[in-house]
Amino acid sequence: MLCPYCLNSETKVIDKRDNESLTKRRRECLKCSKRFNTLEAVERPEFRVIKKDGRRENFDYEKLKRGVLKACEKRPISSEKIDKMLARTEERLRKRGKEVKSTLIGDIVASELKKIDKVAYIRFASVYREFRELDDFKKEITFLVNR
Amino acid sequence: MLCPYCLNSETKVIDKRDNESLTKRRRECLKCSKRFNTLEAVERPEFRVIKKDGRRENFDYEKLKRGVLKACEKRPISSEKIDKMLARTEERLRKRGKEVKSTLIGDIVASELKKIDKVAYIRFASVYREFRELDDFKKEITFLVNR
DNA sequence: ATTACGAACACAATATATTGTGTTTTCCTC
DNA sequence: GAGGAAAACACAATATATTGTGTTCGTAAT
Repeated sequence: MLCPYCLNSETKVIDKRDNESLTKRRRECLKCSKRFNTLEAVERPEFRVIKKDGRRENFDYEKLKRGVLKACEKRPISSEKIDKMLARTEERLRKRGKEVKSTLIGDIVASELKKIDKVAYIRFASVYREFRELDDFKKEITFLVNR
Repeated sequence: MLCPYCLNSETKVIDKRDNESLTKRRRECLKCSKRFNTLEAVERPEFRVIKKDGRRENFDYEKLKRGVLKACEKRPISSEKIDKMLARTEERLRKRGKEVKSTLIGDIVASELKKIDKVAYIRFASVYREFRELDDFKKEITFLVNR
C-alpha cells in the first residue's frame, strides 16, 4: 500500500472499522508518519463493452440473459443451470479487463452453451456469429453430430 | 467484509498480494467456504461541494462519473480515456480548495469533455449549464462546427 | 449556542494476516 | 492441441492487525 503523500510502501494499520460490505482502515506511513485511510471492498469492477463500430456501453447483464434465454427456449435446461452458466460467463468477461469486445461476449457465451446443450449452442451461434453461409451452419452441425 | 455469496460477515484471508497502490486479498467465507477477492485502495481525501442554494455536501466521485458516463454514452471513448479525464477533473477540483462551487464542477467537466469529444461535450453542457435558450445551444454548435 | 453523531485518537490483550516459495490450474493465443 | 502467462492454491514461520472500550474533536442540525 503506497502512502499517498510520500509514495513509500511501508505503512502500518492504526485502526480498522467494518461497515456492512466495506472495511475502512486508518494507516500511518512508516516513513513520513502521515496518516490516511484505505477502503477494502469486494472486487466487482464494472466493465464496458466495445461494440463493432467502436461505441462503448456498460455491460448489461439482463441483455446477456435475454440472449441466452432465447437460445435456450423450449430446451430441457433448468433455470439453475442457466443462471450458473450466466454467472460463469460474467466472471470470464470480468477477468478480461475493463473493456471487452462485444464479439468476445458472443464467443464466450457460445463456448458455455456448447458445454450445456448443443441445440441451444447452434441457435445462439447462428445469431451471434452471424454465420454468413448456410455452409458454416452445416459444418458445425456435422462436427457436433460426429462426436 | 460480507461474503458476496451468502452474506455472512465472517471471512478469513487466504492470500494477499500487493500491486502498486492496490492490495488484493483472497478470502474464504467461514460459513459457505466460497472464495472471493477484495481490493484495498487509498481513500481519496474528501472535499466539499457548495450547491446553488448554499448547502454543502461531500464530493461524490461516483456521481461525477455517472454524469460523465451519461454524456459519453454510446460514444467511442475508451474507459481509460474517461478515467484519466475524471482523475484530471478531480485533481483540478481538489486544487481549488476544500470547498468548491458545484457550478465549477460543471465548468471543469465541460472543458475536459470539450478536449475529448464534441458530442459528449454538447450533451453535458446542455444539461449542466442548463442552457436556457435553444439559442445557446445553436451558438455553441455553430462555434464548434466552424473550427 | 447546544446537542448529537460520526470520525479520529488511544491502548492493551489476543487472534489472524503476511511473506516467501513453489506447484497447479485456468484460460488466452497461436 | 500446444505453449505460456496469470491466477489460484498450499503451507509454515513470523509479524502485525484486530477488537473492545472510551475520550475528544469537528461539523451539521436544531
